Amino acid sequence: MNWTYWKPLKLTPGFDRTSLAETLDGGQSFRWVQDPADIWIGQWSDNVVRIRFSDEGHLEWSTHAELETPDTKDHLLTYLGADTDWESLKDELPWRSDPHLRKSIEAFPSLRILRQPMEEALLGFLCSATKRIVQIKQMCRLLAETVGREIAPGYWQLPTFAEIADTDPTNLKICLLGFRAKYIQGTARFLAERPGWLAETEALPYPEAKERLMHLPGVGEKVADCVLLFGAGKLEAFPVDTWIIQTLKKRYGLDGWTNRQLAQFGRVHYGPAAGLAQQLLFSWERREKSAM
DNA sequence: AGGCAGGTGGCCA
DNA sequence: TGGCCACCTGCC
Repeated sequence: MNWTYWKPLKLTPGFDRTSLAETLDGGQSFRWVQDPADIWIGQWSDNVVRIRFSDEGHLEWSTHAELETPDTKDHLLTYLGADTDWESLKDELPWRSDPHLRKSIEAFPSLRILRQPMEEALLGFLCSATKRIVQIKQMCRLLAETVGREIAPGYWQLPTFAEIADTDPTNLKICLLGFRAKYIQGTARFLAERPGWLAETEALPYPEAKERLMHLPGVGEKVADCVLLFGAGKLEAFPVDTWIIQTLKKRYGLDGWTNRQLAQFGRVHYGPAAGLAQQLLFSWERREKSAM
């Protein structure tokens, strides 16, 4: 394999190992794998990038040599949210008065929200309905290898919706999508007829963008919020999934509240960076459960 | 071995 | 609005 030399990657705040793993492989993106040497290998758009900690504990990156451009590092920094002040956002969360939030920040002190290509986030979360992360990753990998383009030996890019709209439906069948296939195909056909529709949606304020996304088949409130949070930098998006429902009911004593009420509680209690709070609590709750 | 899974859409009261 | 159910099928 032909990789560029390792180069330092400076981020503020710096990653600890746990937060890095949770950020890359905790259900925001489904395109990162960890090799036996604890090196993370990830893909988005036409990027193939590696991240590791050096022996001295410093974060380093390298890229597939055939795909390197002068902008690769900038693309990586953007993807990792380097243009966002995470320390300030974290500090603005109500952790001083909220022990659950405080514990999740202690567990994942440098967790970030990724800034993925919106189209890839949409595809990933269209796959996500009632599936575990490992299975969503499997579907994405199969979609890339079956419908996507091989951009370097052994590395396939996730298909665009235009490519999905053009592919034979039997190709989707072998990607283990189940009932999600008809949503993905429906969304692909809708978008194929409307070039620029997603980019326009990304540029809208959060409420309008969410309303628009929910016209797509297979996109309800939860998927729309995930796409806007992880694929458009809308940090006020607050995805209400089974985990956060469980957390809010159990930890905050909100048994009997409807999902709509829980969503409202989240927006009010956590504020403009509710999405960051959601991901912190999601990660914490998931780890607590797996430790039991 | 069989129930469950980062939901959505449709239908009923 | 709120609740219930079908939807596919690979994995733990």
